Amino acid sequence: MFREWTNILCKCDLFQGIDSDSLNTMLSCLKPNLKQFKQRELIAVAGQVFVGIGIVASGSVALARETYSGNRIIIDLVGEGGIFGESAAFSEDKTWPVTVIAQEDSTLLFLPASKLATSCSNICGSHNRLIMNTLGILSREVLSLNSKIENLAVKSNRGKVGRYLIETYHQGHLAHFDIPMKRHQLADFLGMPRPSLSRELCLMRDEGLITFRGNSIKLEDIEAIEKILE
Amino acid sequence: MFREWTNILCKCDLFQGIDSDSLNTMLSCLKPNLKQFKQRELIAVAGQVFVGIGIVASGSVALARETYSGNRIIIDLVGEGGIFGESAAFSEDKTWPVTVIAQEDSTLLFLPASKLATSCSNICGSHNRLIMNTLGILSREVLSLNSKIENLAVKSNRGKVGRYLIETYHQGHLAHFDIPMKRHQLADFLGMPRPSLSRELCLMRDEGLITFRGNSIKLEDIEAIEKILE
DNA sequence: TAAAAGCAGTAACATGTGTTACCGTTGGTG
DNA sequence: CACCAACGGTAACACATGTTACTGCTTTTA
Repeated sequence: MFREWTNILCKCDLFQGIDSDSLNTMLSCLKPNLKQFKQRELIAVAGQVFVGIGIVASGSVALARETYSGNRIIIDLVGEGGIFGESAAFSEDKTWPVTVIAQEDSTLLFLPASKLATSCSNICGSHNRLIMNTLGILSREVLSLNSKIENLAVKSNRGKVGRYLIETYHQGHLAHFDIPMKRHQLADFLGMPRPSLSRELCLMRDEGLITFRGNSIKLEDIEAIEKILE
Repeated sequence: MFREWTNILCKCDLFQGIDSDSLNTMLSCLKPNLKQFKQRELIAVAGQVFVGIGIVASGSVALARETYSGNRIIIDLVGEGGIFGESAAFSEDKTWPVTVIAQEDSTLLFLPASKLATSCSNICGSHNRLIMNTLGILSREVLSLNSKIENLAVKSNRGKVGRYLIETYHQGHLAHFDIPMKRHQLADFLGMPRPSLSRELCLMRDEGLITFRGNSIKLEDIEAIEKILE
């Protein structure tokens, strides 16, 4: 019944270490919900009733928060094999903690939270493994959020931009890379207005720290950029 | 052996739903490490090797992060029965994600991470419950961090202060309450310089929104404060 | 009790940053 | 082709905020 998805789900952190057969058994036990979404369609809105953990079978989604003033801050991008809503599944408050938007046309699987929380009575030995996987995922998420807090704690715009550049650089070990977002998205991500981002990028370019064309950016003086972050 | 602590540990989220006897059996299995700390003593430093989940048996500790510029931002305060380091216990990177400082003279128990991650072979039936408790704790932590991110995402100082006041108000349902921190700590907590915090508090006082004396503060016009957050 | 240290309010000042508006470029569409 | 929307760079300006320094008050310590 879910055979067509098992090869994608196998790559998913949630099902790490569970073989294809066990996975199939589990799925018929967990009874996931299959749903399609168009680009930019709202998948869930923060505060609405929570249905279950979402798994991105195809496409990608963005997790965002809305500030009181209506600004939308992108928390994270989730691609194929990624999951979202795992934090709501095991807490008392059964509402979506974030707003979820389809970045492109996407296919999603929803695992009912109730099925995950209770150890099931069926022959489903991998359930324990699923729980331990979830522990790891949540732990990593906590750490990642801590790092995000470090990001937001940076006060100056130059610091924010510099930090983003250096972190991206360290991920790929390449001084020349593409920014996977539009300017206004990056601005949201860094928590600043778009013109301010542009201004800062151009200043850094004028000072010889970077060069850029469109989304393609090159770090010209990495040491100098790192010096900003001290 | 750990009898003297069971009444405190029972209140701890980690051991919720585990009776005193089972708890004692578990403790002799988990072999926690008992340590004493003086006020302001460093308990752990971000990046150092992680030993295990910490439980506050008496006293209280502060969790903090250091920015590049050396500023210390208080993430959270953990009191008696509270735990810290739970996120590091189940992730690959075995280092402290935060810096921990004793707020006052404190007694701490450390549960070795390795003992938690592996299901133990002893007669320790409550271990499963322990795992599920941890899931709940981590979930709540993720949600709380998300809320913290919402806090930091607020740009204006007035917004930060207003938000803090309203949230504290909603927790206790009292318009008159005490701030459990010194000014410079609250300033750190809200991510702004201390003089700016003072300035904002005084402005809000002059505008009739609040009155305060020392750490005792009273919300005089709650609606007006909430209007700030829109 | 006096000295020292910590704490909090205040003021003056420079500046980083949000705001707004405008313009050129690009790419899709009738 | 012409129009329109989306995107991104630029500039001017006001103002919120960081910075610094000084003050008086309280608490600690010798």
